[in-house]
Amino acid sequence: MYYIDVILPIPLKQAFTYQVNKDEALFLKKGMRVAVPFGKSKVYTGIVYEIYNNREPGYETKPIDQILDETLVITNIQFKHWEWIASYYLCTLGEVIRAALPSAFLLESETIISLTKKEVDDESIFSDDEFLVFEALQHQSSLHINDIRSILDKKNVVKVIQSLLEKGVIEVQEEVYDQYTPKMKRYVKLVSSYAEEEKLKELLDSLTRAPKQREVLMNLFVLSSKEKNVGTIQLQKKSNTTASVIKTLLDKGILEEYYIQKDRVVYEGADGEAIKELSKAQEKAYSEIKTAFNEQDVVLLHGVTSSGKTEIYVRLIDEILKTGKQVLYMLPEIALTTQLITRLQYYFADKVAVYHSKYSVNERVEVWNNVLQNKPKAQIVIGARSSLFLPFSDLGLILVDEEHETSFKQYNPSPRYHGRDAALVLANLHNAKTLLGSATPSLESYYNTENGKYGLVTLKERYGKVLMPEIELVDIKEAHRKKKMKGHFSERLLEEINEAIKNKEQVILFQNRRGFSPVVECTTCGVSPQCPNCDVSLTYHQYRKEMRCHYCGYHTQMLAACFACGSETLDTKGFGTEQIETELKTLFPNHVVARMDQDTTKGKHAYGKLIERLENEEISILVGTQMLAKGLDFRKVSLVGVMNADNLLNFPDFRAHERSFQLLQQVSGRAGRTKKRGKVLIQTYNPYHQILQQVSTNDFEGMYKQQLEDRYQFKYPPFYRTIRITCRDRNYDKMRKAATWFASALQLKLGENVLGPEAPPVGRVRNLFITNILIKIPKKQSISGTKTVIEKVSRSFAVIKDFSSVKITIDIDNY
DNA sequence: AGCACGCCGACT
DNA sequence: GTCGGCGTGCTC
Repeated sequence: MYYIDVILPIPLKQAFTYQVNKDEALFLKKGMRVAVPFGKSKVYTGIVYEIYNNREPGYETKPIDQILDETLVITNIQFKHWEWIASYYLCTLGEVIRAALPSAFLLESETIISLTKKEVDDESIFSDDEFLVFEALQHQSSLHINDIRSILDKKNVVKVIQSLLEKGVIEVQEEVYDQYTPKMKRYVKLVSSYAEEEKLKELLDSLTRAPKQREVLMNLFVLSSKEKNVGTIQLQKKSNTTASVIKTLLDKGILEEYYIQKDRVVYEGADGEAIKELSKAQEKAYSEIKTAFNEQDVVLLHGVTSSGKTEIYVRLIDEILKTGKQVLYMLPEIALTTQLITRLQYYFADKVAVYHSKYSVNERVEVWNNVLQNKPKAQIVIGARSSLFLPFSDLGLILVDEEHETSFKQYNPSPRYHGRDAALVLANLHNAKTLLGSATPSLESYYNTENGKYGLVTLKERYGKVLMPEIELVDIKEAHRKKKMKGHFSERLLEEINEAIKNKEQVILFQNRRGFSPVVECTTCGVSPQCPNCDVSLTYHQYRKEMRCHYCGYHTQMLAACFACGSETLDTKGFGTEQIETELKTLFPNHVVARMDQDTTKGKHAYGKLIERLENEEISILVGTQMLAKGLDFRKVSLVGVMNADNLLNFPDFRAHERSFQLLQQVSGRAGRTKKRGKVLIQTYNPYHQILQQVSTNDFEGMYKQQLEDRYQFKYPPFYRTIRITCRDRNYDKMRKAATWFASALQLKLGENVLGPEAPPVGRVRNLFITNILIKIPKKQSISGTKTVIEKVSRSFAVIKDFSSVKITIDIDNY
């Protein structure tokens, strides 16, 4: 008997053993997919992990359902990489697989219900619901569970199905289906019997009274002289006719149709263009990178905003491609990359593939297969962090652009991995080089260049020698005192906005909060409406006249009167993007004002449309959140205004200052990207704040030194590593007890480096109470040893009955 | 993670 | 009296 160990895409540590026959055992390889029965009725897709015949498992085994692959879909390097992720981030291999494989590779099982007999002697044996199902099955041979749910209009239909089963009227089976469907394109051609000239002439003559059909045929001849295959739609358009005319020709047996499988992901632009000459500064940086790569595997490119980092990347990519190796270009958020994709396609045409979670399942499978087979059309992959799970066969270079971005870190669901860090490991497995790029590197990466782990290349000059924008801090404390503010606008800011729009230039305003106003407060009794599920105040959103919770999505109509005291004195405190937009519309009624935040970019194309409108200069003033800071390249923006820098700086996180610096620098970078020097105005209550001073003088090094000292002092990265353990439960006391138990168990081994449990700023989300335990790991302490301690404590914790409902999450490098 | 089994409150 | 809530335990 042969056995295989299978990894299932579920958060369970163990592999599961199934039996296979000899042929199957010889055919299967580690990394192939199999469909296996699991539990009472489920079928899962599992990944073969080990094949053997000498070991008898000490338990009953089931046979596998079927083999799903003919060839490997997962490479050995991928397995190694995934195992590293699982062990480093303390999660199961199953969880990594779930995150890594496109969902189309993970088959779903569905229960199918069908009738065993068409007629029943006595229909009175049925209850009403049962009869409805029975009747529905008379018309349709089989139904899914979900169909029955909608027929009966209720959620719990198991009872009905069970009862019908007992009566022997129906049977159920699990159907596994492949989610991937190749895209087929329909083509038409002339039936071969008309190939001879004579027959053809006859045919055309017979169609004199059907001019439309004749026209279609004539067009078909024209098109097929140019192309091998003529698509139905193409023909229809060219002949300016309807589908029915073509259908008639098909029905008459004059034309015949055929299908060809087509890639969904096609690039239809021109061929690649020659690569632009680099400027002197770029050229220098480029050769420095090359030199550094001789010594080191990782290089950090610190290039100020608008310094033309992309052109340098393009040169590097081009060089790698010539060696036949693959390139992975990672970005923090793919939604913001349309500009980049266009730019790369400009040079590399159809060699560029894009991969991210917003792609349809089918598109992702196609990219996966292209990468696996090292096809030319997937030599360069642009993607968000999930793209590092692709089956690269020969990776030569990984680019991690905007390296400092925190969105490279995944938090939910597990695996909680950092895209940049996992990329470094992947590059290492492929013996590839990694280039980290940023205008504002993270402290950790910069520190690594100082201690010699990474090479460092600096690019201080903007492309085209454009000057860095002039940054001015505007004291709004003073302005408030003198009552010189118009809403949230200082006189200075209004002055500059007026100036800019007078010159037909565009303005970007940055406000780090969405919604109209964060809190609603009754001015009579001071009460503000809270979310029923979370410990936060509801946020007022004007455009829908409702209050929303940003944590759980709860929303309710805006109240007319205070729910506590009944007074109609509800006021809004604080301000968000929406309110700024409203104020702008009154201040500049003759100019187009637009807003960019999560609310206005929800739809699939909403974001792109906004960008397009901005590029076409349909918008004069754009208000937005963080989103604005990332990688957008606008030519006509001369002024950037930051509405309030203080709420950034006062964020309760050890990186608040670093992040404020990064964000303000990035936002400033949007100003004046062409000849004219841009201007940035930062409104603040505290213009003497060190970070703001450093931002205004562009002093990255000063900020770095200062922050590093603070980090050392307060035992934070890069000097200490941190791990955060979170306990969540509906019951506050239980959660509290569990967290205390967990923390003290850790303290026994790790001592004073265990902090907490401490409640986070928002102590309850979706009706779950939360506390955090923070573990700090000094440089000299082994990380893997620390993790062993955590795993041990977790295991002891898991067997305590009282705590069984408490959810524990472990977040390694929670920054 | 699902999913079934098993024990206690609000309804016909 | 039942329906349905979710605590508990198991999955090769």
